Order: sequence, then C-alpha cells, then structure tokens
Amino acid sequence: MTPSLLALWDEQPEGNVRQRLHEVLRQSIIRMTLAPGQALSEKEIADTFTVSRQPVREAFIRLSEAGLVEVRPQRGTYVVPISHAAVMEARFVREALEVAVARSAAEQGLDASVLDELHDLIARQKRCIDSDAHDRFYRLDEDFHRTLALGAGHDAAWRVTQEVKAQLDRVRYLSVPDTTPIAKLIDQHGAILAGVAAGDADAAERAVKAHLREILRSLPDLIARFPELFDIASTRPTLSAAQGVTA
Amino acid sequence: MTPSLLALWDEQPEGNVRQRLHEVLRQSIIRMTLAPGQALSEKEIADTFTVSRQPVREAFIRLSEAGLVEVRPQRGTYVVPISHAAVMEARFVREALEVAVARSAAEQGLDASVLDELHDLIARQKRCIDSDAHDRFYRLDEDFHRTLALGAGHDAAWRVTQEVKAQLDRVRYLSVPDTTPIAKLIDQHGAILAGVAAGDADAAERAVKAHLREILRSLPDLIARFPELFDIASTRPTLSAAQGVTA
DNA sequence: CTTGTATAACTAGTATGGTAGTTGGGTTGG
DNA sequence: CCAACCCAACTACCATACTAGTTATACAAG
Repeated sequence: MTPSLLALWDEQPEGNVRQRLHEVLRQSIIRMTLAPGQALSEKEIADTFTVSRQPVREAFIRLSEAGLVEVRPQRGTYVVPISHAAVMEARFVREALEVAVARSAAEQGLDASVLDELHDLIARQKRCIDSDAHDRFYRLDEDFHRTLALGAGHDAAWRVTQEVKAQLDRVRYLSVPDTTPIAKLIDQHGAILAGVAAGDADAAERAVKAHLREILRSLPDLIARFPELFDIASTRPTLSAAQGVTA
Repeated sequence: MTPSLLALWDEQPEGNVRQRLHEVLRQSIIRMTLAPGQALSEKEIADTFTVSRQPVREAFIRLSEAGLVEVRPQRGTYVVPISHAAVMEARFVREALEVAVARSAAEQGLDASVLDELHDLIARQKRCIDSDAHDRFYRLDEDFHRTLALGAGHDAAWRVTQEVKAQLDRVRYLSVPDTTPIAKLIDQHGAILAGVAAGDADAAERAVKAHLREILRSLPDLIARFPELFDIASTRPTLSAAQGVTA
C-alpha cells in the first residue's frame, strides 16, 4: 500500500499538507488501494508521509464528511464499505443536480467556446475506445461533466456533484473494464451535448438520466461478485440520520 | 458578541468540542451575530469558549467548505459577505434537490405517519402567523423540509440541502419580518404536501419551485437595503473555481 | 514630507505532548 | 476447563509549542 500512496503524494502540487493528504487518501479509497473496512491509523499515515498527525486528522474529518471513512472516537478510523443505499442516494443526488444543470444549459445556451470544448472532449474520449485507456477515459469523462456544469455557471452544483460522485466512482472503478462499454457512454455524452446544443431541455434531461442510470445495471452484478467490499445491510447506519423534530 | 455566542454554546449538547463550535459559529453567522466581513481570530474564539485553538481551527475549516468563512493563510479568517451569485447558486442546488425529493415522494408515496407529521407541522406553523413567532416558524419550516426529505428516504439529499441552505438562511434572516408573509409560505407548504399526497409529481414540482423562488422576490430589495452586507462583485471569487482540463 | 526598511505583533499551519477511553490478550481464581 | 479481571497497547481528541508568513507601524535616510 505504502508505495502507491507515496506516488500520489508526490504528484499533488497544491497547497498545504492537509489538502494534499485529503486528495491522496480520497483517490486511494476510490481506486480501492485502501480497501473497504481497512483501518487507517493517524500515526501510521503520518509516518508514511513524514508529516505530523494533525493534518492527517483533519483530512480524516473531511473524508468522514464525504462518507468515505468512519471515525470512531477512541477506536479507530476505517474505510467504509460500499453501501448499496449510499450509492443509490449518491446517484439520486447526482442525477438531480446534473439534470438541473443540463436543463439550465439547454435553456440559457452555452458559449461557443464551451460547446467546442465539449465536442473536443467527446472526440478525445473516442480515441480511448480501442486503446484500453480506461484511466484516461475516466478523466475525460469527469472533464465532460465538469465543463458542462461550469460552462453553465453552476460551479456550486459541480462542487456538490464532485463530492457525492466519490461514492459512485468507487463502484465504477470496480466495473473496469467490462460492464458498460465505453463506446456506449460516449454516445450518451453525445446525446447530452446534442440536447443542450439544440436547446432542447427535455431531450437533455432524458439523456442525462439515461447516462446516470447505467450504474444501476452493473451494481447488482458487482455486489454479487465482490460481496466482501459491500455493506451487507441494505440501509447503512448513518450518524447524521433523522433527528427529532422541534417540540 | 461574546455573550450570545456563549449562550448558544451551552445549549449544544452533542458530542465533541469541534462539532459544538461548528454549530455555534454556523448559527451565529446565519443569524448575523457574526457579521459579513468580520475577522474571526482562532485565538480569540478559543479564549471565549475556554478551549484550545485546534478545535476552533477544525470548525473554521468546515465552515470554509460551506462557504461561510474564508480562511486566508497567515492572514486571518473572515465571515464572507453574502454574495448574490452564491445565493443564486445555492438556490439552484436546493431547488434541484428538493424538486427531485418531492417528485420521488409523490411517485413512491409516503408512510401515513410521515404524511400525518407533515400535516401536523403545517398546523403548528399556522399558529405562528399571528403570534409573531418567527424563530419558531423557521424551525418548523426546516422541520417540514427535513421531514419530507427523510420521509422519502433521501437523507443524503437532505444533508446536502442543509449545507447549501445556510447561504439562503442568511438572506432569510435579513428579511424578517417583512417581505413574504408567513401565511403565504405556509400555503406553499400545503401545496407541496397536497401534490405529494395526491401522487401528482408535476404538481409537487411546481409547488416546490414556486416556494423556493420566493427568495428571488426579496433579494434585490435586501441588497438595496443592506449593501454593506453583500459582496459588491456579481460573481464571487472562489478558490475552487474552474481548473484546467486534462491535457 | 516622502520613501524605504527594519521590526514587532499578529496570523494560520504544523508538530508534539498529554488525557481519556476502547480493545484484546493473558492471567488468576474458581 | 471456564469465567472474571487486569493490564498493556492501541485509539481519537484536545491542549500546547513552534514555525513560517503577512501586515502595519515606527523609524531612519533622502
């Protein structure tokens, strides 16, 4: 584990130790380098990166807010198992946001430069079909969704999307390279862009929904194939669950 | 400032110092006890609550992620001004989520107990109309939206909604008690509930949108009345803005 | 009076120390 | 053999110390 963590560490240029650590750990959890259920020790991580425990702790807190780790006081910090319920909820939130973004983009129109960039991204994605460049495709996939959101001026929506997407990316990483073929995903990107470019909000919405529902096709199969990575319970016990109502 | 902060502190029962501090500061910012632009000193806050700087710092980090404060390294931490763009974006995200939640609730149906609770909440809201119990109404308002979201099983959506709602609540707190009369808001709650209960997703969506667009009516007036609380620039300079695209 | 510089007083970021609590394993009494 | 207990080795949380960077001010040089 250590070597690949350190590799990510070196390629994180931005800013302070906390942010770099957060990004390294986040990526490692998404990529399953840190497996669900694994215990993360403040001290061990701190020693690995030759930093103090404090920024590690702060990174843990942020990860726990994204639902990627669970901090149990005086016990330990653990990578949370993939939860079916959490994935479904993340997908729900993401669909709500991206549908709204696509509709907004279709209705208000996008700058020509943004449309060009989106077309360009799809073209570059197509070059990944045969070359088995999955990692490259995934980055371009994220670029497509981000460019659309930011191009429509909805950067808060994108920020939230990015947070919940972590839950989904963990699943997507499992389904490499089978399940849904890349070509199909690229076609769906094309459909989204076509709807947006044509100013047809309804078509854009349908395209986004079709795209984001692909994960539903692969999920049951993945749970069957990797049961040890998933939470057995259908509903995950969340600390931030329903609270009492004002008396 | 100090006394009212400490009052909030004492009524935060839950858990650790960091969470209590976060909630106290968050509420204080929403309620304008901590005014936009005000500098927050780690040391000063720590001394006020007789805790160390560390949990204060961690609370600041969380607040900065919600866009309520800005941490400028080696400089200071400041309550961010209300930004027109940030409010519009928060409203956009909230509408996207709550529309999706309401549609989901209408389509899948809610338990009778949840419907009862929603009706009860509306009834209790009506009792606030004449008594000028604005604070009480606002709590019941939040209860209504939370109960709907959690009742439909979308607690992740609610968690995100709650985060972005802070930006909107700051504005709403300014508009007490004029602008939109409480009675109108309660009617809108009733319309949402009616749509959901009838299983009419389209009606529920229309009702949610009408409800959440009330803020748009009051915002220009508030900017004119309290220009010193708002960011002058139309677009706020966000650190997490657009990044380059994969080369 | 203006300007450049040194400096003192702040800041956040990081490191380290201390405390209370949990856990698991070994030991002791039955 | 088994149960109860104890203790050592962890944990996260909080407090404190230290570092590095920013800013405003005072002061000296022109």
